[in-house]
Amino acid sequence: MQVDLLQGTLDMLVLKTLTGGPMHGYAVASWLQRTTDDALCVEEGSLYPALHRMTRRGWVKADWGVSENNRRAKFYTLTAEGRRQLKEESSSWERLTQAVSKVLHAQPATQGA
Amino acid sequence: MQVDLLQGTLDMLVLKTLTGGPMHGYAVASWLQRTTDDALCVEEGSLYPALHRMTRRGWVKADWGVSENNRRAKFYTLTAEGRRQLKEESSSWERLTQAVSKVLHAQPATQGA
DNA sequence: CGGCTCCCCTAGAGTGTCTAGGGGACGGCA
DNA sequence: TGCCGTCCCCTAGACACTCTAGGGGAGCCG
Repeated sequence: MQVDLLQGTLDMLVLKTLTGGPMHGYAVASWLQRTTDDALCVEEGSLYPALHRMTRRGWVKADWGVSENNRRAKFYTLTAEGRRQLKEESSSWERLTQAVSKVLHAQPATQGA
Repeated sequence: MQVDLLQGTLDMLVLKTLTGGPMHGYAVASWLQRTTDDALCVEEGSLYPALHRMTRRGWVKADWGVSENNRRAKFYTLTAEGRRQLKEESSSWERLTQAVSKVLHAQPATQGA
């Protein structure tokens, strides 16, 4: 097994994707992959559980509909709570990456206390 | 449970810390916490398993010794393989964060292909 | 009709982190 | 001397998330 994604990041990415309006799962995955120039490959086995998780938590709302290709599809819409969650996760992500960056660029000299 | 750390990041941080020379576990945790201005709190329950994991994988080498405070301590030294691993994880981290950044700053318009 | 793409779903394995403990031993202070 | 705080090590079990590897159904096109 190889982790292609930092764990805990997927929710944030999906929520962000949905800020552009309702979308079905397949489209979310495609959009993410396209947007990151294939750097991120969201597996369906990760995406759908994530979508369901977020539905349960009230971050998104799901409705059956019909896709652009005239196919049965479930559209997910961001809720107010989802928006809040996104904001929170984003700032948390920011904090973390900055902290990691500090470490990566530091000079861990021989205990220069 | 709250994930304070992105999963998979800890190894990289510890490896980076050890580039400054051999260090014992407690010191690694302190250094990380200090370097990130308390943004990162490395729990012992995560650190020691990580250290052992990395020892098994040959990324670090462990030797008993005596600390600055005259206490029994296990010093970890970075191996050549550990150095390689660090390089790999760093670039992987770089790729991931850039991809996430792209998503976070994108405008997921209503399918503006 | 067959096959491709779209679109949905799940069980199970695997990995890693955290919680919540349990020590031992040195040093300083009463 | 005895106690306590800090330093330093360790582990089991719970938990969350991702991935692998499957299994569909349905529209569209040759």
